[in-house]
Amino acid sequence: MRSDCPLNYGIEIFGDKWSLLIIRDLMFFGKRYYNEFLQSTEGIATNMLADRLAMLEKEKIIRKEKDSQHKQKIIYSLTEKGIDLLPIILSIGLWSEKYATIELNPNRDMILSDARKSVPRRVEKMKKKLLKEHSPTA
Amino acid sequence: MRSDCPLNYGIEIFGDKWSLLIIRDLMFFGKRYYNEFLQSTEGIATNMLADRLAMLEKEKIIRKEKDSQHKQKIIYSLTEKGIDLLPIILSIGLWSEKYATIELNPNRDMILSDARKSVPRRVEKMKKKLLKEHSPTA
DNA sequence: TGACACTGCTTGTATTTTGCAAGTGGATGC
DNA sequence: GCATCCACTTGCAAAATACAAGCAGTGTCA
Repeated sequence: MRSDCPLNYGIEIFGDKWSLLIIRDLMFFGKRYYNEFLQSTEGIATNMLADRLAMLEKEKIIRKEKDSQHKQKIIYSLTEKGIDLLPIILSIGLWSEKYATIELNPNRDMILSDARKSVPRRVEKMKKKLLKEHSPTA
Repeated sequence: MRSDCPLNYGIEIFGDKWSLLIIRDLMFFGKRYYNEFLQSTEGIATNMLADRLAMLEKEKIIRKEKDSQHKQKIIYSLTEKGIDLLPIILSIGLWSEKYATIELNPNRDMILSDARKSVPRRVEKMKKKLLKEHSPTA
């Protein structure tokens, strides 16, 4: 680690171009499988994805389980530590919505609209829902 | 741009290992000069710093002015677009405070303590203060 | 039982980004 | 008028990323 600054700590863990996008896919789009992450429009390379998933698991931001139905499949889900990235993701979204100089996807607006007014209470509600969705061996 | 997702938009602009640290130095530590940014404990290289400052100015997150007293000096300050990164920075700090596995700098706690309880109102107050500090030709 | 396809990866290599050290040109100080 | 400060720039090595191909384990169907 380069310093003991809390901001730097977060940046060193998820401050790359891919980690938060993987979290987003888990959080808002119900993605759970390796192949699903690969198909996101940003186009992550397969070795990068493998690398980030391993890192996020090591940091206990996501967890990895075998799919009991299909033995070759692996299910990824968020831990509470991962779910608590929600306020960060929403605040980045709200900033972009305010300042983006390109046209943003209007569907994503619906996700942000929940956060737009009173952030903390809405975030609490969303967190509870996510905790249910991402409970182990769901 | 890789996609029209609001989260991705933010990541593509300030989602590297240095940009938010520069913003932090402007926001909380009153740094205004090139040399001051160089001296931060994370140790940014001078070419990286020059590159990021140029990018942040191009994105209108910071502004660049000549110091009227010392003509060789250049003053950097935040625009409102830059000041509005505050909720993002605070939410990263709060997450780190909750989950960091290393010992964090306790001085930074004081910055976060403002945000800890009721985020939006505190953020509004901090934003107003920053707008004054970073008004052009201050 | 064997051929084929799907799954989550790994491996190899080209390209890009970053990091480090040294240097540059225009003030400023004495 | 010479050294020093300031905001950079340049050159090169090292690391991270992107792209393409391959591979082992499982499932599917004949």
